[in-house]
Amino acid sequence: MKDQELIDLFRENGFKVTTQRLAIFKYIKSRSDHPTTEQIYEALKNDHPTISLGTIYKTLHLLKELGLVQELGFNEGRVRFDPNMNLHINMVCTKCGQIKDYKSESFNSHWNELISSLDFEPKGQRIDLYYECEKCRNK
Amino acid sequence: MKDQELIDLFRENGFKVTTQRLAIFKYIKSRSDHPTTEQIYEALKNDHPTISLGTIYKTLHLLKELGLVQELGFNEGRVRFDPNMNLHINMVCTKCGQIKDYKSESFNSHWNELISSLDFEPKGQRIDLYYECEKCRNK
DNA sequence: TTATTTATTAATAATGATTACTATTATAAA
DNA sequence: TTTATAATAGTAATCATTATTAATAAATAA
Repeated sequence: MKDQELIDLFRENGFKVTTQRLAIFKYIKSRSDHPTTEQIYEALKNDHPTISLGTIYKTLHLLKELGLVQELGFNEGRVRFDPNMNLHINMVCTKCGQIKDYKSESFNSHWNELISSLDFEPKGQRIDLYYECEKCRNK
Repeated sequence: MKDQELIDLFRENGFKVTTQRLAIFKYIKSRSDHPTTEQIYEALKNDHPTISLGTIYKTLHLLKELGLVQELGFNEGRVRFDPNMNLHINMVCTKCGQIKDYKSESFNSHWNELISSLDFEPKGQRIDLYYECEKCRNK
């Protein structure tokens, strides 16, 4: 998604365009590990010295309303926001909690078959696979 | 799982058998909606007037260690414990947050195929499907 | 069966993520 | 520009979860 598209989307929905909103969206889009709010805050602090955690939370919920991110609760006592709205797998390390996206064509075709075999039509999905990441395996 | 099996499992692992532990496990096993800690507390208060939230948390984590439940974070800012360790889908209502288990044979066979097409072997999975539950649809 | 040891519980305080509140500031419309 | 209003920053409040500790109950040994 281009900057201009996001700007238009904000305006169409009656929301103001602010540098904070653009920066937050751009940052999480650049990552595939679904950073926590704290991590987003740390990452943006340099370029935006006055940004606050409250703004980050508010913006992420706004992006969720607009359908640009998905909110995912993990059992680490906090929530992360996933900007990947396409079908994909969240690979979660059971040792360190690290998360990364995984995507494969064969998975998608299997999944679509699987969904059509159900007796209702889901609006979306969340798929986590648990494994032990390389770092933890080498310890 | 029978009471005696659970009792043996506690003892084998060096944990004491307490009425609280048995009651908590029995209660979540009896439900398919993964009650919150607060709900478990409310449900057990009558029969166990002095039970505390701390004990419920501790017990649930113990059951997790023993592989009897799975901890699932949801984006309602809290965690739930799922006693269904078999392959299944968590159906999550996007309106009210209600959760219920869904199981189908055809899903399982599709899923197994899907897993074997991946280039790694996951240790477990979590599958949520989003939909609008009947109650919310009729509003 | 009773005494002893030790884990567990209950109650409360502490922590940490998230939300609420409000004066100030920045955006967008006139 | 000026004006109206939404958004931000900073802080306080809230809520889920964890830590702490004295009292209690379960398991072991006598």
